[in-house]
Amino acid sequence: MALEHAILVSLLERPGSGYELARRFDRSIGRFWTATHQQIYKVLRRMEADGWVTAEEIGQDGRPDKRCYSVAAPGREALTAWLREPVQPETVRHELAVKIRGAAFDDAEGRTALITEVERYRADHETTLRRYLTGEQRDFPDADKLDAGQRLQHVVLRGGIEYERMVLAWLDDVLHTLHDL
Amino acid sequence: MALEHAILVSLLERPGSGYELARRFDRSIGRFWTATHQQIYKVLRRMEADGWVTAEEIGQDGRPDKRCYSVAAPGREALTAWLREPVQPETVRHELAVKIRGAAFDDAEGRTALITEVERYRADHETTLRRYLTGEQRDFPDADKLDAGQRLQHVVLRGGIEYERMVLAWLDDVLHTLHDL
DNA sequence: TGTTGATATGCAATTAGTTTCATAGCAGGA
DNA sequence: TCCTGCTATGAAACTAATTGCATATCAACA
Repeated sequence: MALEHAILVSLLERPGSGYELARRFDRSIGRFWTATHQQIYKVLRRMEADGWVTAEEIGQDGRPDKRCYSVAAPGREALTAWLREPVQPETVRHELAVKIRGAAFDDAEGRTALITEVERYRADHETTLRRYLTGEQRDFPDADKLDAGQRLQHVVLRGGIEYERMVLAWLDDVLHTLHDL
Repeated sequence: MALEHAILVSLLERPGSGYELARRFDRSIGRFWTATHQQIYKVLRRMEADGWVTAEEIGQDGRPDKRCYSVAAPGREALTAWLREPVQPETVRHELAVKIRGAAFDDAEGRTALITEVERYRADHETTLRRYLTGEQRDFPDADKLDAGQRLQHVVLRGGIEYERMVLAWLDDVLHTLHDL
């Protein structure tokens, strides 16, 4: 499992509550490791029980209380140990690719519906790309003045940007192929 | 779930045994939907119980017997229904991206180990790209003479090829970044 | 004759992840 | 005052997926 480790990295970059982590997983880090808030809360409790993180109850006014988590020494050791293990190949669940191949076994109506879905999917990825580019300008304006952590975050973001560009180009290819069928 | 549907597509393209499906999932379709042989056998049994597929026991000489699966009408209907559902966003479990951001919290030794892992990872992706390109030349030599199913398989393969090229370029970026740290 | 490797199938136990539901505070607008 | 929406946390039930076994046939080779 590696959700624990994704959480450790995120909390080392900046401590935060389960809710804040869930939002980060919806944005930056979640593009490489998806997780729902239910899953995050559950794992955080386990990590707390294992002594990997510590929680601090923070009362807020104008908002409900929150539990702010920080990484403890055993968590940091667990992360270091995990970092030295061999990298597992990425696992992908790319439903659209399966549906495109499946379109061979559907009729014209189904293919029209698929084209609409691909267009919606493309619009989503265009939004994601724009969000990445905005975030890049905001967080890494001057490439020379970055510390090690920021450079590593930046290179991962560049991977996300190139991924989105590649997907958009491929979806155009898919749309042409579906139209020419 | 969609493993059922990925199996349906693969079996419609060509009927086969669990073992053969597992090999296909290791190669073409598995790049978009990973699955182990245990998982595939289990799901095939359930699909058979649900009447989605039918099995035929085939005795072979020189080899153990096998159960060859074909898609039945209810399975095909289930596939069509699924094809018309909205496409879910792809879910990714990209361990390497997490480890790269995690490297900010490790020492020089850990970063050296990560560079070695990235190089190995890069070599794996180079192998995958070469296998895709070989497969493309073998299966789609003449782009004009393809039927609808082959064109759809081809466009998905092109996606895989572009993905691998993008990953290789990004990994070079990662290696430069790690060396310059 | 024994070992390796490919083919072929599966169970059992565990872990990971999704889905559904539930609660609660407070802000701002209709 | 009621409704929506954001913040904030979580339990419970279920489904999916992984991990670790286990078995068996047959070919090729030492």
